[in-house]
Amino acid sequence: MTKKKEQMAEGQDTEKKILAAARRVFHRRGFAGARMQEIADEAMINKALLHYYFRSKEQLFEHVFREAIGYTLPMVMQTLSSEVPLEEKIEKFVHSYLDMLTEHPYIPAFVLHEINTEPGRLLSMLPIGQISECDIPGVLARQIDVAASEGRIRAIPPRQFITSLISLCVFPFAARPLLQIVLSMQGEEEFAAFIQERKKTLVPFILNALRP
Amino acid sequence: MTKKKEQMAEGQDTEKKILAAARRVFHRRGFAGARMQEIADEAMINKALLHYYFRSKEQLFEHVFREAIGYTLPMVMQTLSSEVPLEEKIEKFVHSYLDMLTEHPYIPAFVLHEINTEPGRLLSMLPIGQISECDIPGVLARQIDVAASEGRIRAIPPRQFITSLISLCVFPFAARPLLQIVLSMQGEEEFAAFIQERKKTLVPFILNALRP
DNA sequence: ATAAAGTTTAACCAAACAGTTAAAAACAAA
DNA sequence: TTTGTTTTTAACTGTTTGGTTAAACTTTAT
Repeated sequence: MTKKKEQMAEGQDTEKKILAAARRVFHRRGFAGARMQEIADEAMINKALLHYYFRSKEQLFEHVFREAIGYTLPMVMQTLSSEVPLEEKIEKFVHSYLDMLTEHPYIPAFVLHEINTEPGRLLSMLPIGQISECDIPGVLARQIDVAASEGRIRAIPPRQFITSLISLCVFPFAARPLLQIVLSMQGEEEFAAFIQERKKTLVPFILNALRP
Repeated sequence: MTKKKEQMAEGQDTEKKILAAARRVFHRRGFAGARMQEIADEAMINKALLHYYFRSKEQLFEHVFREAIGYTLPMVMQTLSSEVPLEEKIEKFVHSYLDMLTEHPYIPAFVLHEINTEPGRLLSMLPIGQISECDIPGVLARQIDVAASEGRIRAIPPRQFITSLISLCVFPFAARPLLQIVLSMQGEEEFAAFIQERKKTLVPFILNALRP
């Protein structure tokens, strides 16, 4: 039985090696630009074995795409639609989102490109229930209303606020190559430092923006 | 001579038809996903004529890509590095940027994807002189310093401020398909209304964020 | 030892694709 | 009419690509 586990572990190991390679290749090239050969090379196996594990490019891509959406969307939805006080929620959101993106910095550009070239994929992946279930604009609208009537914040259209919150966190990762040029931060570490700095300045920035 | 002009006009007409088609196809599919046949179809000509005007896919793409960069980067650089008072500059930037993006809504996702898959293209397009010439962080750093010492605004790292400014304007266009689902605004007009609303709320949002 | 699953090798197929070619047709200019 | 340019047609080339196949080899489990 321990041996069976090892066998499974071996099999899962190559499967994971393949998925890790596919992730890297799809993330930097997109579906259309990715080559099965490149994925096989990066996983240090051959094309035959690649098709032995995953029947087609489409199937392999779907794994990677679902995974990318899975990393991001549920977290955003849960955090934003939870019943935490608004100010606390903002801080929590910014920190956990920036941390997650630091670990998966290529997800934004990847997802943005794929949902623009094939918006249908998104719709087919998200059962409409999931979205109406956790109604972000609804929850936030109420929180904003309450906080505004208490004089804690200025009123602001919820969808504008949500958009700004996400924009401020995600965009730097999607536009990284551009920002690195315009802001003269070429190195890996310089960008990491920039994101750490952002974690500190963004929360005050947003809270201040909401101040009455 | 009028006839020669007409002939030229004819020639420029098909060239423009081709470029317009190439723009649409490249913008929605990216370089790797675009097909020369699809561009020819969309321009309502045949593939032979396409290669008669533009030798290769690479060449045609470069036109479209340079054009996209040309629409955006110079405007950003000029607006942000100009010597207009900070508050006025913010308003000017948000309005002209959102207006421009409304006319070219597919540029953000297109450019973001291409610079991520081939960062070299950007570097080769921007002679380093152009960037160091109009030193955005430098100019803004001074403006922020002055305004902060006068007590008009809070201090904020210039590169964080620049990033936020751009994020808040560009991201909604790059993430449009996602936002339309999450925020329940499916129609074309609904999104347009959202952007118009954004033009009004974004300036107060940013100015407030900077308030001491 | 034997069977089963995992892995490699190498050749192969069919489709998609960028790009070419040459001849004919359409068109406008002189 | 003649001349030159633009456009079409349609077949074609060469390469890349996703995917397959079959046989051999390796590893692990029983």
